[in-house]
Amino acid sequence: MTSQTELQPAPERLQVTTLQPQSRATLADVGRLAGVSSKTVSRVVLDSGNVSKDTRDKVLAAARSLRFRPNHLARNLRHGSVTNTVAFIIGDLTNPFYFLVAAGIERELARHGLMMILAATDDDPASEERVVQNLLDQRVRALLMVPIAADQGYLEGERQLGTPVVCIDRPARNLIADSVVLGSFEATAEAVRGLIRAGHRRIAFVCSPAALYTHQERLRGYRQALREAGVLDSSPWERLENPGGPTAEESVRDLLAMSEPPTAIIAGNNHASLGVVRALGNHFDRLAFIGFDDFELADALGISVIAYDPAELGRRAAQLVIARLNDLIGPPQQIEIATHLIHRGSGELLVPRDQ
Amino acid sequence: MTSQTELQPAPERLQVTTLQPQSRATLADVGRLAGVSSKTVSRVVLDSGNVSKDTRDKVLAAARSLRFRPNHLARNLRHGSVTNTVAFIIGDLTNPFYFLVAAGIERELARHGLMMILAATDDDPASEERVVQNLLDQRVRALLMVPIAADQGYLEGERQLGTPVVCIDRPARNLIADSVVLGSFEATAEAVRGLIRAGHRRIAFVCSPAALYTHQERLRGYRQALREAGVLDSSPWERLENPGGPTAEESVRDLLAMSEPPTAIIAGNNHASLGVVRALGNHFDRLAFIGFDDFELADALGISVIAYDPAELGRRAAQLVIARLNDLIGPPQQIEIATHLIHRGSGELLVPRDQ
DNA sequence: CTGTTAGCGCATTCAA
DNA sequence: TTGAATGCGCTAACAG
Repeated sequence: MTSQTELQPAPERLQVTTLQPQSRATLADVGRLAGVSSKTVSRVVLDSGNVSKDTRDKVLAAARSLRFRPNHLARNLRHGSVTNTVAFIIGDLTNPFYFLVAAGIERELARHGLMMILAATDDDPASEERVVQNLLDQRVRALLMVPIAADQGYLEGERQLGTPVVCIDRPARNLIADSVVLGSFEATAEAVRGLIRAGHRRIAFVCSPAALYTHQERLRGYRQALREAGVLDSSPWERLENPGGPTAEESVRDLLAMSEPPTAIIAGNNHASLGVVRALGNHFDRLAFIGFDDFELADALGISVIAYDPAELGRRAAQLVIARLNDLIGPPQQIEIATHLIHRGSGELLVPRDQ
Repeated sequence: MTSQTELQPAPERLQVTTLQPQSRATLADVGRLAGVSSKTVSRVVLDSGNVSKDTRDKVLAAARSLRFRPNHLARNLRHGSVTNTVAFIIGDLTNPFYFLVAAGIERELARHGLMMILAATDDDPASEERVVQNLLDQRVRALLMVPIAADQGYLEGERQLGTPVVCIDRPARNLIADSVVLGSFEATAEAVRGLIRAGHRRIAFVCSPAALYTHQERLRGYRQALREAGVLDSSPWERLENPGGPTAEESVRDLLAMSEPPTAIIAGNNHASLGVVRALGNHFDRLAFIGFDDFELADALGISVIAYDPAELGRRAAQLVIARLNDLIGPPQQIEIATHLIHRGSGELLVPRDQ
């Protein structure tokens, strides 16, 4: 990649042929109509005092008749060129989980007069830096991101310029940044311990993609609980698939066909849970089942899950951004969102009699 | 509301105390270092020719060493003050349907160097205008919206200024604007006709909220098909609830408890479908069931649905925006997205023998 | 091939 | 209480 390419801004494929049949009124236009200077209009619009009631009324009348609207761009250019927007960068826009996170972010940002730009990397680690750079060129005020690239070190310069970066769901690598994550390790370990207390020993773990931080954490928790119970080798029941490999559904069918099939199963994320449901069909009593992430209809189907509020993830992350924007000082924070096990039946099944 | 309030921009609660420890390099900075004028740097950055290879290399080296990044804000201020952002305004951010639409929009916009700002009105018609005005003050380039207010006439002035407005899922009122909608009427009528051919006559329709354009269209289609079959009064089986009223699940339970219960049911949207599933429990063979909107696990549960691609809705809407941005001429368009009935079993149940 | 001038819309500094 | 000058970062239009 040449530095030329580095410098290229977002491809400006749209010509600015917006030949506006009419143009927007400016402070000067309003001032002309009201017979005052643009600065006086500015004072009225900003309500920054020192304007006589008389002038004020004249200006407001003129502003209304011209349909004047302040130009935030120009306003912000004046003080250091920032917008009122914060970016949220996700890998896969179609995952309902991130949508709920985005909803939490949007709500919190809106409370503080900030808007959310949603951007996607299409789960392509290589595109993360490009997307981020593009957003920074648009002068977003802060970055919220679910890191996907192996390394976020490229953001170090930006951080020094004062742009807050908050990572969601996974911590950043090679970058000092705040993050908001789940207690995946402990939550999974605790769920598995429950299964063990119910008598299970052959407990499977299904999840994909294997490489994700969260999935690795959950795998660690799963192994930890099994180790505590004396099960030292769980590898026969671990199915962490990679993109292109078998689906969760296929993995479960495969597990069920074993000569010594598992008596319980943990799904590492919502996607894997759906695979389990599909594989089990109507035979939910065939084995105990706990999924990580709540999902639509899990209640109706009686499926126990490790749940938490995705919107809370977003809300907390947005709060961190706002705190940083108001005061850059302070060490990076790592916030952990609480999870809790919802008992709906599937996770409470005991080991079948004949085992 | 005083005009003062009208003029107030988004509450600027954040102080710009971003005391940047270091500041961003500008064209002039790069020029100084490279020993050329800022205009020459601009030419290099824009790759607009007329720069000797020698100068070019010097400039690129300087730009890189200063970590120069072009300021799109200033650039755009120069040509009429617009950003590279397009707003998508939704009522309820947590509805997975709109999320998929948003994904389609984001993808299409990104292909053209535009970014998507996602904004929510929290299903409050009164907040629509405020949210829109705020976005316009930030100079978004176009508006994509799921209209919720009773009237979009307040956008007329903006339209004349050349800002494209594209409505999604429902047409605008009192405003000339493009729209992308579903063929709700015909799709529902056709689904009901199928049930009638299978012998059904007592067919219920469950949906909420009642007031929505799409839901009214679907109701019309439902009634039309019944009328064709000689069922002139379907009111006993129509359950269009309003916010605060019974849930879809409750409506279905109520229907099932009738002395002459329906033998088939149409759910007017994905939310109503979930209610039906919950109410039916495991007794999916109790009546025929077709839902409008596909939903997660509908395949696993064997539920027939009227399906379409939500991302396609977004994609087409974004394409309209881009077309308008490039050429404002042409009459408003109304695009209809195709729907198709997916047969999964639940919609193919015949009328029970004893009826 | 390169530089100068000017101005986008606004708000800060300083004067009146 | 009001206004004039200035500059934010960038790029058209016009020199040279």
